[in-house]
Amino acid sequence: MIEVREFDLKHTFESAQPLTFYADYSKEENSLSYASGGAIIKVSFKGTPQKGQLNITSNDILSAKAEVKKRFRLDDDMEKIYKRINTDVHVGRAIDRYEGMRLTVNDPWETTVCFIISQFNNVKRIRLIVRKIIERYGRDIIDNNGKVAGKSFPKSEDLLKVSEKNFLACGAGFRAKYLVHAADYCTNNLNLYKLNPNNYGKLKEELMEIQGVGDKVADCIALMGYGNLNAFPIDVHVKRAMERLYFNGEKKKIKEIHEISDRMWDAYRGYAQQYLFHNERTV
DNA sequence: ACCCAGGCGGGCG
DNA sequence: CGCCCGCATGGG
Repeated sequence: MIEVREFDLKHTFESAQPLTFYADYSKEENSLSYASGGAIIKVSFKGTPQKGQLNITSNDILSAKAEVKKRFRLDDDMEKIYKRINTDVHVGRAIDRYEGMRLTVNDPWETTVCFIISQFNNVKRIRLIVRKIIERYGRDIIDNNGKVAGKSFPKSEDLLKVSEKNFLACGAGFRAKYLVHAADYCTNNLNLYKLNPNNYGKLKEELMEIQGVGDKVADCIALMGYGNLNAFPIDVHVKRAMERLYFNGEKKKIKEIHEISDRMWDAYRGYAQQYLFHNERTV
């Protein structure tokens, strides 16, 4: 059990994080089950967004607590972060509505695959495609009774044998060719686990060597795969919200939106983005 | 039928 | 460089 402040499991899950989480959230229990490496982890939350308890069960309970801490950024000082990003009534309202919503930190390779699939797509279908890839190509997770308890996300080398046609069969569409390249490139050329999470510029540059990873997807990977809060992914929702809220509804270029987000939220803009994103998608 | 979705790469001016 | 277009697929 972990005592948590400024935490909300529902908002976190519903804000499309991570895309690997499919229908594993239970509203009745306020709980979420997911696979991480060889572990199946279930977290259930009791309390309010201000103060509550997180209960963890797992077949690998020793490492599960640290995993949950990292995954849900439990060490973040949310009061400080809210203070820093609460620059105006727009972010302020989003914080009020989704208080406790966290960014998540996920496996870099898993995040890369998910966000390659995300382009020109919608959350529901992204999660469906990801789910199919896990079911078909993931590794079995064995519980303490020796039974198969689930599937873990396939490593890049596990996907080397998967053809463009196979990915098409999972529903990946025109992104299938990017996935074939990414599996090869991240196995043989770019070790995602050796990149420096803290060097935002260089990290993004290296991620964009992967075909199918451009400015926006690289920002998503930097943010949700490496936990770099300098990233400000600008998708259609965030672009729309920013233009409406900060540019009087005028169409702006991505570059201009990056510039204003840099100025407004500096090194915490990743959190501002997530609140604006979720607010735009739900209200 | 038509529009949209956590964009990107390639081609052209 | 910047701009524009096509792209697989399924749900509303």
